[in-house]
Amino acid sequence: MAVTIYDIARLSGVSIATISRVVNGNPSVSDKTREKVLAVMKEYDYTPNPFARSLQFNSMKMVGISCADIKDDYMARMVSILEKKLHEYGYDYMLLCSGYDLESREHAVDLLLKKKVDALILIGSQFLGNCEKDEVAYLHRDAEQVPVFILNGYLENNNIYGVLGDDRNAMYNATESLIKAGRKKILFLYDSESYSSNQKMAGYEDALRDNGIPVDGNLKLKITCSLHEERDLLLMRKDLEFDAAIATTDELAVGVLKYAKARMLQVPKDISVIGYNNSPLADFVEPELTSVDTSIKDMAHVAVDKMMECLQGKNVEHKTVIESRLVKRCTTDF
Amino acid sequence: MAVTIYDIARLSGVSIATISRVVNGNPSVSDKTREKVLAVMKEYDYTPNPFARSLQFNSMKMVGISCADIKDDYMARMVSILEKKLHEYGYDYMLLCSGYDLESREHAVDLLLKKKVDALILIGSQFLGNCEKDEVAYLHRDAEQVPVFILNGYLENNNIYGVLGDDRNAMYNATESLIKAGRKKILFLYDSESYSSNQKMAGYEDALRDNGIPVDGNLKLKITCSLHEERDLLLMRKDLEFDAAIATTDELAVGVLKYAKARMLQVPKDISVIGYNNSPLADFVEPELTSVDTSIKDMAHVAVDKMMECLQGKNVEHKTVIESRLVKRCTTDF
DNA sequence: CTGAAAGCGCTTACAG
DNA sequence: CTGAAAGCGCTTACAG
Repeated sequence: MAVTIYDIARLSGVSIATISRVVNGNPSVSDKTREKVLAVMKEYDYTPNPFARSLQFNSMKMVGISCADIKDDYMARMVSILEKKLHEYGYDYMLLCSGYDLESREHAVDLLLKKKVDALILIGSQFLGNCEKDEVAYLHRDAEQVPVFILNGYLENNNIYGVLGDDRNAMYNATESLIKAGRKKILFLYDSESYSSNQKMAGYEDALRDNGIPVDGNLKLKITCSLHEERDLLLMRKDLEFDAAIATTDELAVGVLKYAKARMLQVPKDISVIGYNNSPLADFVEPELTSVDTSIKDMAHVAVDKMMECLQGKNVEHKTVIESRLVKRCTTDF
Repeated sequence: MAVTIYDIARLSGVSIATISRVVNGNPSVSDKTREKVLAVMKEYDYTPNPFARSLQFNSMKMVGISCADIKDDYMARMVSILEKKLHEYGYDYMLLCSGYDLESREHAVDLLLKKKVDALILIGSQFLGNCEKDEVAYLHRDAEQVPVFILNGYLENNNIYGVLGDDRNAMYNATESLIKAGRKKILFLYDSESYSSNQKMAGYEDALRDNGIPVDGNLKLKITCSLHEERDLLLMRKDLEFDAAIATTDELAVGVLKYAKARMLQVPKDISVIGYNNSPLADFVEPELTSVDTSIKDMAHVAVDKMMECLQGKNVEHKTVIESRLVKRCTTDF
């Protein structure tokens, strides 16, 4: 049996109320008493029972984080930074990997809520599905219980907060860089119709249009298969002609490198390639991958800071956009 | 205010004891009462307050997982599988990324314990430091409170359990494959002196010896820097001659590929390379990396299964070894 | 089969 | 500055 507040009270010769006060830093305790109690607490290595505290406060100082898959490097990096930032505020977190379909996402968030977390952080705009009414209904419901922070997505609701990269602009600029470097047929690879994917596609299309290049539907390719299948698919699509590729993730971009290698094409000369997220993978592959950096760190920090303000009852902006920048490496020649 | 057991009792016209019984599946409730209560619970969307339950049971059904860094793909894969397995048993987890030094590891485990987790899972033998007495003292202390499961490490203690890959054998076999393929000067790259790193080194050395090749200390290289620094370091070490490299992680092995590329050496012809962990990275790089697969899945499953037996008071083996296998790709020619 | 009551380990008005 | 007491939302012997 662990030592309880009763033990410490008895051993210090005071009431449990006083023990509670010194534990909680209540100033109305005489120095003498406080020291005595502190000494006893230390001697017996007393830690307040967190379950009892939670019951009182109706909070465990715990936030629920859900992401599709912690194996995804982007999400792992996000969780890693969120953790550090949350700890600064004395908060812990429960992680729940939901997988990629909307139903399991709903389920994951539901589980987290049952644990009475203080707030929710959802990593990835795919929690919004295609943003249709019935698909986001669960989020509106959940937001009645706790504040919900969506990283890379946004949904209008009094208790939902979005922190997003400027995906449209970033993709616009990246695409335009390719165009300015003389590329005319730019493949666009994406893996979902999430909010942020759609933003990226919009940026891509707008850049083409603004530069007088018609958008060719054939050059927009949705890829949901593995790396090698992606390569093979590109190899089979002999009808496709392209001198550059831009992808919504680094992993998809690497598929193009595999394709180039198989066709003995030179990168960046024959095909230029740009990825997204600036993951460590970008350095590992050869040639090293030019990629958009989405400032994961800023995003995570802003989200946690805002969440804390929110939990203190302060008024907080509902939408924050974080700037991205292009990290040039060896798969582009500008 | 959420609906409590008192509300449900009042609305169902029974006592809170009965509500508790149906919530907990106690059979001594009449069908009629049960149905009534269930209906009311459903109508009002009642969920028992987890804090109150925890206080009663002195458990949240929560295990603490600590790893050095969730951004590391190996650890992320491990956590991902642990999560699924834990959920099967109705357990959640708190994750704490400790960083790589021993002091922060102690601290991380301490925090987890303060939260009164039911058990501890530590990913990576580095939690053992160099296995010296004072370095593992904290683990012996922690094990007095909860069962401790070390993935990839082992420490003799009544309440500490190890689930490990057969790192020595795996490295022995991999090294021997290189030798049998005609390689004589095999570089060994490692990044720490952890228990499992040491096992790997032992396997490497034994394979050399058993095949009549003297161990050359110069060919054992500890690398703790970044990918590009590793490459540059190899480029600078003009004294080193090697026709193969074997590494304790895939990341380190990729450094050799970078080196080969810079020196215009052919892989696997001029240099053969073997990595460790069979991470997704092995497929991304070019040429694709031969790597040892350590059966993360088996390891995680065994750990959780054993932990559950342990929590049920059953007697459990303290050490389980999981077999590894070599996945041959394009950086070796056997 | 069911309920009244005690207890899990805390916090916090309230009174002194 | 300090303590007695009520209460947070549950579970579980115990009695009927």
